[in-house]
Amino acid sequence: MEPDVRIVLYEDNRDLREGMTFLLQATPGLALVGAFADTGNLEMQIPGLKPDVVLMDIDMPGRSGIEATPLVKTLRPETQVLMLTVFEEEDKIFQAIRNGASGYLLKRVPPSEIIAAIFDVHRGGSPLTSSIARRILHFFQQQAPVPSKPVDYSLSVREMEILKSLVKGYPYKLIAGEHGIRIDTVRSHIRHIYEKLQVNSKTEAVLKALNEKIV
Amino acid sequence: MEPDVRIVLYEDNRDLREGMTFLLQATPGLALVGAFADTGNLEMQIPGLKPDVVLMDIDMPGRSGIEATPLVKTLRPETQVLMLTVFEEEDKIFQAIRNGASGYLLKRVPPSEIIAAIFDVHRGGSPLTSSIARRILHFFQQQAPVPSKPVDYSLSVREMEILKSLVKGYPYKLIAGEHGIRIDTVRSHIRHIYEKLQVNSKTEAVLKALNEKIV
DNA sequence: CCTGTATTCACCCATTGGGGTGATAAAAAC
DNA sequence: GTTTTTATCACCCCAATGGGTGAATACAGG
Repeated sequence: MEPDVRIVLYEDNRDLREGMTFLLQATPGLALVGAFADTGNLEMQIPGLKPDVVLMDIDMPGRSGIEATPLVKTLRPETQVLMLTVFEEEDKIFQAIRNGASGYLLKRVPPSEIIAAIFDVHRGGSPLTSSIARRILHFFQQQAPVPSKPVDYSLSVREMEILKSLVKGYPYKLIAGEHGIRIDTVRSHIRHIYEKLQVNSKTEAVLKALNEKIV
Repeated sequence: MEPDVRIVLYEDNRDLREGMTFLLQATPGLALVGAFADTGNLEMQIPGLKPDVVLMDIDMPGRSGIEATPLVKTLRPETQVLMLTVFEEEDKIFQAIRNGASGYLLKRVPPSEIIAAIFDVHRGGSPLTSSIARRILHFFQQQAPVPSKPVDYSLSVREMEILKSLVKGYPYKLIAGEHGIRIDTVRSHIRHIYEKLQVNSKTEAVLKALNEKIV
């Protein structure tokens, strides 16, 4: 027999909190071990109550759910944090995710789905409202169009080495020392690099190297 | 009255294709307008059949679902592509998403969920199996630890402008012209920038600006 | 064997960049 | 209303950088 999934709820709205409390207590397999209006005592509550899943509102007086999430993950990494909010703002979504949230539901979803989502995060899934998921996918699609094709400027081995040093911000003299060659040789290589990259200054070369190449 | 959602299915497994066909035809509100075992004639089919939603298997003989997805989006950007597959490999998931897929379901989910997901993508959502969502969130959490806090170096407005020009790779003379000031003034600003950023060369400043600042 | 590229080095020269020092006037802060 | 920051400009000095030109060695491919 599986032990109940231990839940802690942070929700400042009294009606919602009481409604959720009722719902969670009425569900077999779930054990609501705490329900609080703010995250002020989170440092005590999490280690003491040892929740498997934390239901976290975002907008709360004092420390917001976004700020509280990384604390939960630090205090008890195995606890899954499920954001439960009315807001659908890009910023908050991404902040919550970066801070370690494992799911993100809008409050308007039916109770049955909230319950399902709780079991879901506890099993290792990440329930996302599909409109939230869409935003995340969009973000991915926007991010990744560039880094696909590292254009071939056919730099020689040596030239690549020198370019890497340039990107590190080294001056010619240092580069020369680093590779045990004369500074004029470095300059020679760099001229060739500039030709191949079609640039005419260190800064441009570094920028180009960073933007479209594997440096 | 809403018109039916037009569906095209690509699935090489005959049993699955026929099963899906049956399911889709039996569902009110959906109109299956094509079901194919491969994507060979996709260039004809998509413009001709004008689907609202394409259900796309990943592993198919010839052109895979991953390769076919960007074609669909090119031929008909308003068509939503829903990946439907047994595979849960990172690479394929991310490739499919980057290629424009709007949802990603594992085939083992119950038929009712597949139907729900079709309506969902058509409404603009992105249904994701929660285990897939978890992988995507993990990716986010790993990627983005740094860019959260743009440290405040309290650069003045002018200094920010100059810094932006530096990042563009402009030499001092050009920057001076660009802002209608003497080159010595540019140099003066740049010295202040170096102090504030704790660097001592153009390249370092540009690198620092790119790495941790909003330039 | 000849040719092209890679790698190395050298010298000249002009421009650019970076440090020091300081000054002035306007704007913002206290 | 005095002080501090911001923005502006100036001059000196020297190191760093970029372009031109040339050249030797070595190695790979025809």
